[in-house]
Amino acid sequence: MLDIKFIRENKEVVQAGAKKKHVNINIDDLIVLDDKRKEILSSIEKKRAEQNLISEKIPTATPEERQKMIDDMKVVKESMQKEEESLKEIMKNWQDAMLHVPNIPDMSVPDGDTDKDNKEIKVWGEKPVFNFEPKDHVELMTKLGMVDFERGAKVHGFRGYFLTGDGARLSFAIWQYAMEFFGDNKTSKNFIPVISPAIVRKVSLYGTGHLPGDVEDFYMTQDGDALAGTAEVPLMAMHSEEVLDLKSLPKRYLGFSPCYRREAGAHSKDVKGLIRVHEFYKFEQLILCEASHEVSVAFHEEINRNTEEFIESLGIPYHTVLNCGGDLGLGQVKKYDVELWVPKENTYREISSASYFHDFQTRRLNIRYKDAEGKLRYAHSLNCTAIPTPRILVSLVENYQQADGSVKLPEVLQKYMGKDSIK
RNA sequence: GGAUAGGUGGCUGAGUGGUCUAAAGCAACAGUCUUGAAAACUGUCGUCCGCGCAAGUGGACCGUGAGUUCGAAUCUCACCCUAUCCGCCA
Repeated sequence: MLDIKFIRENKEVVQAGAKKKHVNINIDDLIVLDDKRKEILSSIEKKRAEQNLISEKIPTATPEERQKMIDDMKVVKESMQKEEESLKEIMKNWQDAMLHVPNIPDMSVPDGDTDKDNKEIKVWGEKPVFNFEPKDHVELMTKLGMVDFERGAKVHGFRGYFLTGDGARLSFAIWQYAMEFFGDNKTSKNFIPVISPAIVRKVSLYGTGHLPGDVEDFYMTQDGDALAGTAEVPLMAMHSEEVLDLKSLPKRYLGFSPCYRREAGAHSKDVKGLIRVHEFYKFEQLILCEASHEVSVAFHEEINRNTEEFIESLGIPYHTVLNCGGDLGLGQVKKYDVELWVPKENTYREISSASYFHDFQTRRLNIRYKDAEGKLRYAHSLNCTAIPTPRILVSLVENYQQADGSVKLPEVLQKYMGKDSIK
């Protein structure tokens, strides 16, 4: 959510930002609506002031005066009720429009429509060269008894999977390593680990900017709650309606949670394997910091770099892209995706998104802090995937596969697995 | 799922229809006193929106939303949440 005052004063910038994000919205219409809102509100407030004034006098008035005042106020009340009706209607439209105004993308965000237009800004690692015909992760993992898609489909249905044996062990190894890498307070990363709820109320999804949008993307419970697709949602909602202590900022959280995605619009995409599943686990970095663009930018670079470092320590080739305007979410100012090399597909696949939001989310969630002057301000928020499982397994096994169908293990994971390869 | 009690400012807590703008205490901040601190005393002390260069001024907010009334923290209805007990349960 943007500040209506800011929108009014910078309508060209806001309109241009929406255009860059390929969001269809007319800011002029919103401002006309806001004019109407202000006009009626001011009229109601004047009437209410009159009502308050007379109401004070009624108890001490003589019986005749009193009756006259009450009669007068009946008239005021009636006209006020009419105005309140139309205000209610206007406010409904106003709030809906406000929720659809996107945050303004950063100057450095390239133009473009889809992820095809994202700009590669970094390439790391040597792509493996195989002197044999490499297998894809489905075949590799199935043969090694790491995954069972057939029974996954039997039990869960489309996109269902079991991680079995070393598939499960490797997942735990990655989780343990990630905990040590990000969540150990003896390292520089120093995030506070949090196991967060995946069941959230819808208001939390509005808060993060996932709604309004396609409700079809979420699994809903019979109580009207949603299953979150990322720990970003509960972690952001955790401090909603709070005034934080300046000294407690920045808040650095490492969320761990199951993630649920219906993938409603993706039925023909990635139908095989572990790339696109309905249910997975993810470590997520999330930061709440003071309201400063420079501070946000610095943390944004940091959390993205953290993920890059983690991937580098696993020795998997990757590149980082700067997302184009059309590939940004409603609230995002700027986003980097880290994508890992998938040899058999001969392409990079996204495993991480780092974005910052300025006060877009915190304004919706009402997360504030008192600055050094004692003034209340909305905090800034950022988040970045730390590591998603099982998607990470795809690149891991394909890049580390050997001619005999075994998979070598990255050195950093060997101590958790108690061996150096999966056979 | 059942029963009971509740939701008032940063916290505790009074307030059941009109005598102004929600009592009091605690905490916080500033000052006086003090070598310094504590104590004591004095003062300040909510958020959001509108108008105004400003001093200021108008409105809203007592869990949320609706209703009754000239007037609602107070009455009515619905919902949400919390606590305790019972039931069920990994």
